[in-house]
Amino acid sequence: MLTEERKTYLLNRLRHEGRLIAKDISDDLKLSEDTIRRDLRDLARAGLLKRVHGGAVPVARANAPFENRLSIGTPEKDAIGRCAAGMIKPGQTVFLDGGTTALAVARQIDPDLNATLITHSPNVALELMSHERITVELVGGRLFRHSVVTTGAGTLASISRYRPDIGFIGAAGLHPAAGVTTGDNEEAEIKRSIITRTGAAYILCSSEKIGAISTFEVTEWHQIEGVIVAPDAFEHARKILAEIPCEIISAAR
Amino acid sequence: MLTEERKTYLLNRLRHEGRLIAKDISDDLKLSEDTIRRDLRDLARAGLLKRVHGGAVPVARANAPFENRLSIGTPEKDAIGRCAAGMIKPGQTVFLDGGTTALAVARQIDPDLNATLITHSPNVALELMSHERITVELVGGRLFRHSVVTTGAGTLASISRYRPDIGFIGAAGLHPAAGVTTGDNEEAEIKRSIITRTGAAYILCSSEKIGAISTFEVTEWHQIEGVIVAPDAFEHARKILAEIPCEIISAAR
DNA sequence: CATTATCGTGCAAAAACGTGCAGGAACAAG
DNA sequence: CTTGTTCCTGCACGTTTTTGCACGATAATG
Repeated sequence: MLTEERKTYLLNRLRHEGRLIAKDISDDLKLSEDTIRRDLRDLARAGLLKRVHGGAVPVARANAPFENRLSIGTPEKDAIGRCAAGMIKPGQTVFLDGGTTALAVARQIDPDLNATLITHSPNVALELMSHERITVELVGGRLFRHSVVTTGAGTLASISRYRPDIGFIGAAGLHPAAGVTTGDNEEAEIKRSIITRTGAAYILCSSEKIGAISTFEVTEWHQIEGVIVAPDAFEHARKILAEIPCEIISAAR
Repeated sequence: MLTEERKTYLLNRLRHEGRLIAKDISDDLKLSEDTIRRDLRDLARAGLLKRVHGGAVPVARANAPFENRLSIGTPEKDAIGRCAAGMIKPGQTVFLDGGTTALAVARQIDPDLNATLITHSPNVALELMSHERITVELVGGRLFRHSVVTTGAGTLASISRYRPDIGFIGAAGLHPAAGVTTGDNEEAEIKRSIITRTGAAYILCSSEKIGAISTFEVTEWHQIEGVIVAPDAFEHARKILAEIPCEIISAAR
């Protein structure tokens, strides 16, 4: 392995992991720690990272510990996520759907919360890796690429064994007459199954979903406990969804 | 071979492999290192590559040779990954364990391969998101934080429904007398289950595992088809594991 | 305050490097 | 055909770079 090659490796790894530990690198690359430290010193002198005791960290950007933190997360979804996450009480069992809004919920869960979380989204599961006190049950099945969740008969069968206290469900459309709809039939099946099994099903509703109708019906309104919507879209949602028999919750900041 | 011809060869090889090592080129072309170095110097002066101690690297980082070069992965694990990934034939069903070495396998799988891949690692599943023609079956269960895989009774029950053609299994220790061992009993259970169900079970063996013994036995050697080990560690593995009744495969570069 | 891990520096061995030189092939001029 | 020139190549030799280890210094941890 070339020296230059090793240095780019270090920078890549730093970008992915948010930090570098000299000892770990030395083990992985089977080189002495001295060599790694020399590299880190060079890179630090070039201003490409910041040398710290034990390894190195990104040069200044304290805001981005992990790369996927940067990727998604709009203020609107963050608000919905914070609201939903706040509804989870210690000891409860929660189902969390896939999709970016559900991921926003996972991101807002208290790191010390003691709960059980069921999901069919590998992304959601990985997001909760650092929450030591949360038991994560990942529902298996065939991976459906479009929304990055497992679906199919296996998933349905596995899900039928759970009885969560609360479920947070994503959707593609919320319409007063057409009910809750989504773009894939397999996904609709999963959502339906969860909604009938959970004590209280809440729909995570970002503003573009209000009044929209997608291809496959998930459920009618009477099975839904509430709809969580960002404050900015609250009035709009209240007007469009005036007739539905469930609570419309404003995700107050 | 003409000088110009050789220079094009060097540039092609650089583009393909992402780096050049003077010694390797000299061996492959059966020319002295001096000649190669002279070529590299010329090409560097022409701005077509960047000369570094030991060989050369691409001139700009903009020209990304392969995406997987950018991702993190040590040379050793990359080699094992490439070898294992190359053993998968179109149409086959493969089980892939969790852990960093298994992830390296996933990274090396041909993007156009048509196959079914079963895994209990969310990370491995996500790595294959872009492989359109691979059916990914994610095995559900309780997420085990230490190694980021699902384990437990649910996982075991789900796994018992599969009959993969090949299985690639990670381990913490490979010892001639103690067999294959790992650090967690639940994981051992899963690995054992796969090994008995698969047509051919291969152990992914990075060098520090050779001769090591961990806490829980996974299986004895007669159930294993082969052990995949990086070229550098091949002789060592052959010596330590001389008596075991399975093939030791060198992950040729 | 004591213990442990990490760090920086000097040093020596090994690998890679650059340069000068000589042999040999290709080629043009005589 | 012979001679002189040019270019390519490999070898020898001294130089530079890289790497791992030893040792004292420094920072983290309890």
